[in-house]
Amino acid sequence: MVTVTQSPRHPAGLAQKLADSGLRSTPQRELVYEVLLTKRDHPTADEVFARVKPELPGISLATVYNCLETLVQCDLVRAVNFERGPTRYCPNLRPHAHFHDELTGQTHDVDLPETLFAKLKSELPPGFDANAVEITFRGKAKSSAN
Amino acid sequence: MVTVTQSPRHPAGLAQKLADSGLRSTPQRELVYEVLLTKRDHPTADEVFARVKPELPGISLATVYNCLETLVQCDLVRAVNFERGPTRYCPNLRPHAHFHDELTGQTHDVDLPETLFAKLKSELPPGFDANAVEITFRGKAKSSAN
DNA sequence: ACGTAATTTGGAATAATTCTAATTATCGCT
DNA sequence: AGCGATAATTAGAATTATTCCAAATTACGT
Repeated sequence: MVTVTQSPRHPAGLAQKLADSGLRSTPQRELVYEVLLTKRDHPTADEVFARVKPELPGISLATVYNCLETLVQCDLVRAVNFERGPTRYCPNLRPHAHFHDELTGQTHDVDLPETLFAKLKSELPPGFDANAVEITFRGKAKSSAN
Repeated sequence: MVTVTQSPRHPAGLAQKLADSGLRSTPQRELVYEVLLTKRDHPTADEVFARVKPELPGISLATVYNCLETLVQCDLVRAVNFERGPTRYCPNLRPHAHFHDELTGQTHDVDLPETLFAKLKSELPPGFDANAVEITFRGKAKSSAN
């Protein structure tokens, strides 16, 4: 009898991408990745820790930091920093901008046309060669947008 | 005989802008602002502290933090945060982007056409109203660009 | 099963920033 | 010029976010 060995909750990508970097897939890494995928509200390491703890009570905060760093290294997750405060983590890998709502403090992903990112890079003075662009908006979002 | 009472190093704007917010102009605030204007390399609070200390040996780090915060509140200086690490300060008030050189770690100001900022805002989905956009490039800058 | 290397863990250490309470400076008024 | 009220500065303690470290655990290939 054959059983499914891979939890359907974890995109096949995880174990593979980790292996590509010579790293192992562990319950901690899987779970940290899963909570990021499940609630994409740009949580901090502390928040990830809180979400992961119930399911894996023995996990330590240090491990959460380690896992997040690992996922960032493997290009499965992006670390986001606007404004002083803890780093936040985002599993959205498409090029996108962030909208920071000044009222609620929430951060929303905003998809922008690929062409705009290209356009921005093309506006750089000669001698500047960008391989990444980060765009952050600040303002107010009407409740509808969530 | 008439003497100049305002140091030419301090833009007239400082005392005025502070007053506009009901705040006083102090030697500490003047000096902190001056070092930001003098060397526009996006220093951290610690670096500002180090630059200010020789001229005003009694100044405390807490005061540097206070002054920087005050200047930000008065719209004389912008606080900049990319990547985890200390907040950096920038006296350039024109709308501009930042280019973060991955080799040297230096940050350069990059002027972009006003229209681009407008364009970006116009690309936001309905319900999002941005009053500020921050753009950060990452990559390599040829030595010429400084 | 066994040895090796990767991973996790808890706690200590560090870095950045904020807070607090006491002192000092400044302003307006007389 | 002096006084009182308020603002600003100061030193150090406290807090927050993150990293470091050494020991214990786990997983992998043979």
